[in-house]
Amino acid sequence: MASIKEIAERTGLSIATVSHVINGTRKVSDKSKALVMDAIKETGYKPNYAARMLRTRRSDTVAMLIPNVRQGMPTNIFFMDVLSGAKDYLQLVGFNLIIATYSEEDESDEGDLRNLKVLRDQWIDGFLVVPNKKKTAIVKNILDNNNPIVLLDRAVKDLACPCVYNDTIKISRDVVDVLYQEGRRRIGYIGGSLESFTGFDRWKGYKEGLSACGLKYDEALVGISELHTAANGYEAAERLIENQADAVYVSNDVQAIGVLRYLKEKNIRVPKDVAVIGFENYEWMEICSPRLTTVCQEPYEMGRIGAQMLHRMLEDETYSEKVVLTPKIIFRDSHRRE
Amino acid sequence: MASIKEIAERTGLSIATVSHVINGTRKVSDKSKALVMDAIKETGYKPNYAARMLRTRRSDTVAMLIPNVRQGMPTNIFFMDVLSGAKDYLQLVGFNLIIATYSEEDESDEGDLRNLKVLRDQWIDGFLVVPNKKKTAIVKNILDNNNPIVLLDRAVKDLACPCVYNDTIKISRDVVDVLYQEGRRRIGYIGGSLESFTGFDRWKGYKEGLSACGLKYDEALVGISELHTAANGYEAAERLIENQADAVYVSNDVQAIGVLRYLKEKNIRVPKDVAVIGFENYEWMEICSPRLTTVCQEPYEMGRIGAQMLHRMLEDETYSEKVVLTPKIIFRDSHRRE
DNA sequence: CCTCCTATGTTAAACGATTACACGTAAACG
DNA sequence: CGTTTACGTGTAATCGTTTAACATAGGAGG
Repeated sequence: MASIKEIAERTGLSIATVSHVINGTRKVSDKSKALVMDAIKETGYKPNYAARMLRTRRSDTVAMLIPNVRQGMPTNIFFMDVLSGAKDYLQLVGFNLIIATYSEEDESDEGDLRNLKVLRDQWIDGFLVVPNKKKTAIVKNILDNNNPIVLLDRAVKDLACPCVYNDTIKISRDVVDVLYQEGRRRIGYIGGSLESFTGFDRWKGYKEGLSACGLKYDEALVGISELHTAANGYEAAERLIENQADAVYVSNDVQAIGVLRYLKEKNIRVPKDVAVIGFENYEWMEICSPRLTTVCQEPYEMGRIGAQMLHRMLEDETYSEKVVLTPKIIFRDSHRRE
Repeated sequence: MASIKEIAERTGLSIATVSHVINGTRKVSDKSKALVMDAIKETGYKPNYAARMLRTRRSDTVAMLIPNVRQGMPTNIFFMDVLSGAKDYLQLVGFNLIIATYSEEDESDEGDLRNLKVLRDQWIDGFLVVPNKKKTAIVKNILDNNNPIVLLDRAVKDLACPCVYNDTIKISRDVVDVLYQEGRRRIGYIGGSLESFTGFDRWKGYKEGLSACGLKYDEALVGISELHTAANGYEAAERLIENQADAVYVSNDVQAIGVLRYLKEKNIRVPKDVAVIGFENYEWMEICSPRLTTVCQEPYEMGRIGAQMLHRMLEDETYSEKVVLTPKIIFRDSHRRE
């Protein structure tokens, strides 16, 4: 493997000049430039990443930290798209992207931090983190070492730190409003744990939406379960329907599957008898008849924008911003009164 | 940021001794060891990754290259699980994982290779690659620079190179056999492009399965489409059914959705009239009634094993192996004759 | 007492880049 | 003609490790 020294010797120039040609950091005569270029081509020289990193203290590498979700979960589509967005941007501007996860369950922050090599060795230029309600210590740890960081998907309260997230509360309010406009008055909610950032906000938006419409919050129309499973959705639907719900906002894919199965089994017509609005990771809702109206986020954009922000922070220390994305409601057939 | 020099000064020992304590590369007296440990704790010293890398020429970093699939695709669940498996293993043994993609479409290998920073800068210890039928140049490029590499999901013909992949052909044969045993004689196939490794093998296995059962291959019972969409599946199903198929092997999730919708719309009973066996990324097939019998791969295992192999190759130059995983058929209700 | 070994340390040379500082020449300016 | 100014280039220090080679001291064996 050729080194810069070898190029210098071949061309009869100094190491410094070669370096400047490579990085464009100083004016070099066209003649010398051509000389260097030729030598590089001949030798197949590539600058040594480690050496450059040692000198410049920059690795051009960014790490993305995400919670370690269960295998085969649709949530993974979401994270994969976030990852894709970040990766595409970073690849474009010549940065590397390292991926690491922390376990959602493991309560011991200490243990986790020790295991995250990427946090231990201090050589990452910046972090993209999908935080977790229980584990904000990771975020704080990164901030303490004053590493640049951008939070994805979820803002952490009390932490003034750049982030890009969905306005989940607003969109949930909108969902309720849509159902209200269609004449529904017993609007139920089915969703996951309130311990998670997203779960909590979806529920909160639902609640706020109700009061904005002048409806009152009724426990009997709300089904919260720790796990997102179709079976959970099924059971929750059963209870809500027994309590005369005429609309359901299901705040995640998997539970929606259960809800739909229940309604189909009981021959409850959608949307005539009950309106349903879901939350989607993938357009698989097209399987259902009628096609399900859903809230749609833009994970790819989120990743891309987050990476862009981080990149900008690396150039300009003072830059900081909070970007709010607004999910959209994809109007299909399951919410309209006929 | 403290350096090893500072630790040496604090403890009154030499840099070398400190280094040996840190790496356990030589016997050091317990007293000195304790001294160093204390100093490290006090100063919060972390070895400089770049410096170490420059000396040792190892980065403890592995890159995973995958094709750049469309957003929101269920294929992403598959890749995400592969990624997870690799990441979990690598995280465990103290390696970093970099992720990069190459575009499936872009024909110009040259352009792509130039864009892959991770290939350009030669500092990655090894590569995990999900290859592509059209773009084997990437794999060759890595091999030419004699970098360790493990192929995932797909073996590349004519390339003696360690890999871990699914025995797709065998499982496809088994699927046909299962349907045959249930008394089906007009077994159809619906799947994606034959240009892709996996698409081709699934189809090939189907064909081999037929002849093993003494059935003959009939174009009228085969629907191949470039894109995996539900609409495609729907159309293909229509044609197969018109040609009196009594069983369908659908070799991907998305098209299966279309197939099921078609059958439901036409009131064709599954499995009484037509048996269906699918190929699954996620157990979402539980939405369907009856629950769909599917082929199930183990992407997480694939990633984990691949990473393990690569890790071993880094320790032992001579190690090389091909690992074949066998997907399983998850027997549910859509294939049985009643 | 000499030699040799073991156990522990130290010295100093890499590794391959970046970059502050300095130098020489020639043209431009007053 | 002396002094700037501009341009192109070179010298050498530095980043923070690893590690081969060398040093030293104490004890065992003869």
